[in-house]
Amino acid sequence: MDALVALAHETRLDIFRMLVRAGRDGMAAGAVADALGVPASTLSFHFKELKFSGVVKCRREGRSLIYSANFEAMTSLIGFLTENCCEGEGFAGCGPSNPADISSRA
Amino acid sequence: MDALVALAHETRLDIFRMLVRAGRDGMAAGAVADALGVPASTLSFHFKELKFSGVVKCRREGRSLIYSANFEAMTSLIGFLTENCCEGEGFAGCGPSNPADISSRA
DNA sequence: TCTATATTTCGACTATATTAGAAATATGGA
DNA sequence: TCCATATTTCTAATATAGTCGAAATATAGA
Repeated sequence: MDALVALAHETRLDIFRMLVRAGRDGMAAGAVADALGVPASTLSFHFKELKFSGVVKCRREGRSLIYSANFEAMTSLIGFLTENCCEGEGFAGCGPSNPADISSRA
Repeated sequence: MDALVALAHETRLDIFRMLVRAGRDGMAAGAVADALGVPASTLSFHFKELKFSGVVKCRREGRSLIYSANFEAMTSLIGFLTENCCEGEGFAGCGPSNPADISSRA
């Protein structure tokens, strides 16, 4: 639920997407700020939300704080949504248990 | 994104869950209101959001409006999140398609 | 048509989220 | 130690979202 709220915001979703693309290495807060053209303090506010909800992690490297996407939180969010989608009898067999269905539908 | 915003609210998520459980038949707006103890006008506001974002559908049956979960919107939301989780090189092969990778990566 | 039921829309209010400048904190290097 | 860089926290303002009573709309049946 926290993860859902965290990602349900344009800027935060942009941040998250950027971090996903950056992969394991992540990105410094300032680099994200530059890339998105968002003031540092605003960005920091959003990082806090993302970190609190668990969808990103953060490590220090010298003067920089490096943020990166937390893959596991994402997986459990998707699992959460899948459960909420599938527990009704009417929808038996839905969801990403069969990943081929996802890509073909999208 | 709209679906994400729609579901990122306690009451709306409760409504959605209830509708998922109700299956294809759905539930009348009033029945949901009674079950959740939420005033009709408040509920109507949330139904509007859910309907706009596509995660629920609505049909009239006599005097009642019957809401039901929209399975396909849910699938495409999960697909959307899966894409946003997997497009980075660092996370190749991630997501619920191959859960074994999750634990081994940590 | 009149009345009851089901739900939405309106309107005013409250609550929460977001924004961004300025000041504070943390780190690294001269 | 002093300075520059990187980022956060603070603070105050604005913006957006949520709430719910009352009035409006839609439908069914007598």
